[in-house]
Amino acid sequence: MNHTVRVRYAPSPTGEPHLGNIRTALFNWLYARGQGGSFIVRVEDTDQERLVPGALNSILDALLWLGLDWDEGPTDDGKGNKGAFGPYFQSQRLPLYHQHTERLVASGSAYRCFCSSARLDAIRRAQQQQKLPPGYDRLCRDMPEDERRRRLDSGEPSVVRFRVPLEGATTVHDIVRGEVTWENRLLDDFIILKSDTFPTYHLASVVDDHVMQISHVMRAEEWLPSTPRHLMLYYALGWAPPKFAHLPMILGADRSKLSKRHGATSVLEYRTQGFLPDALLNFLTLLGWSLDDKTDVISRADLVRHFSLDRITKAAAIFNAEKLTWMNGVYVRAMSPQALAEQMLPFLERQEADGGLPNDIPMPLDRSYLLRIVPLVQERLKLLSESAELTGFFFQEHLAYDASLLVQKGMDAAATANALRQSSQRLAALSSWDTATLEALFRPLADELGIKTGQLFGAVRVAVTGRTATPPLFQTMEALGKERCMARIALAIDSLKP
RNA sequence: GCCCCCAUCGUCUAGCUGGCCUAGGACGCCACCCUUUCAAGGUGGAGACCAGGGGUUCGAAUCCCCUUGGGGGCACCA
Repeated sequence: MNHTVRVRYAPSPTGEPHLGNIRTALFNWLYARGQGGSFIVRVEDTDQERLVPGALNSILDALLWLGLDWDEGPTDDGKGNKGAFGPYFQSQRLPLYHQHTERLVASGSAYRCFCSSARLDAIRRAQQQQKLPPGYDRLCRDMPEDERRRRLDSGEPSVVRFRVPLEGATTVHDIVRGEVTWENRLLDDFIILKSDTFPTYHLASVVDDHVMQISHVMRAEEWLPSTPRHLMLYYALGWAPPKFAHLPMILGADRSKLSKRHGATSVLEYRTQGFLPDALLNFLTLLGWSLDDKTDVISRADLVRHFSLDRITKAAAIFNAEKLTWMNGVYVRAMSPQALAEQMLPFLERQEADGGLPNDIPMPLDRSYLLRIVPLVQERLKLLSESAELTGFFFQEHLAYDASLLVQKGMDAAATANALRQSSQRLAALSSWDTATLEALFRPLADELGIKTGQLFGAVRVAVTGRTATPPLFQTMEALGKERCMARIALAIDSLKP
């Protein structure tokens, strides 16, 4: 039995919240929530040069949007800390890393190295030319102590490297992959403390995972090759390592690491494209995990309840946006009209250039009118960003369409104009304006005019909406209201004049 | 080049301790039904000789080995 599950998501604030990274966060979160454990966010900001202003806020924003709340980590605004094991920014924990580095040096597990970047580059180049495995040549590994001390005292820049055993092997018992073993002699003496006195990822993550009492390290598969280094650090520090689970990667359509050229990679882009957080969450979970042989749509609560490490897939998954879009439609249809209207509003009210309604439509929109429209478009909407496209004609003052669209198959302009005139006359006499009344009027009218219902409805549909594909005609007309419909039909008749 | 991981329909996957698989579900695709258009929904279909080859076994998609293919890693980046 797991005593206390403590898992962490350890983003580095160097860019947008990538789908792959967030999927890792999601698995950690699901496991923590399902096990009654803690989900911790730790900011790995040990590379001063790659820090991107605002990146952390984007990442936290993405987590918050998806509903992945954390128990410990930065505060929601990214400025402070919350939790008993803080601070959760590695840049604020330097003394801790220095302390453990000293221990490793003192015990002989690590050593000062004075090799310059220039020399390192040179040996790497030489190794590549000779087709040798790249890696540090251990020049400083056996430097006499007095020389080491002298150069350090003189202020010569240095790093600290881990003294990797020359023999033996290191084995990790990975939860998803089983036993994986590396020969120690194939690993070089990696740097644990940089010359700017910041730790590398290897040291910092090991120290923090231990000190923060992390029980399971779940991270992307790309970390698997550095796991033996981490294990060596745990052993040298005298600590018991946590359990490891390396998650399958998410790849683009061409099977390479998901990147910009495969389309949107930032979770935030999916938000602006009109995906629902629950749909994305559901979809992302199924990229690398499954409940059984038939379940695709599964609620957040059930995900939390059923998520398990032993059903995580080993093979990398290709991100298939088409299925995500379908799934989003499923979630859209499952919403209450009120909730959907709420979600659609910002998409409708944003700038026309950003996919919103035309700029000449008065904002804010009439909410009760929108609420009458939403049920008509709900099952036709897959992405919230399609809102304006689908509902525009309900709001536009003037419809712009090609008059030839009014003329249905088997009809001509004169017949169409006549049908619309007849329609207009009958409609004018109507005292109530609802779907049933309208249908009762139009069906017999088609008969009288000697045309098919499809022909009549088609002409009226275009007249009233400017489009050939719309929600059901009479419901649409009811929502539009008599005044708008009458005016639009009149305009349509005009446009048919030779 | 070296190390590591992976391998079932185009894609996500079920298949975990071998027989219930002449391989199941979903997306997408194609028909048909419903229907005033578009959707949604319903029904049916095409689509994987389980990467290939060897074994083990009475019997393998399921276990083992090899090959091939794909991916990842080899920084004073994470």
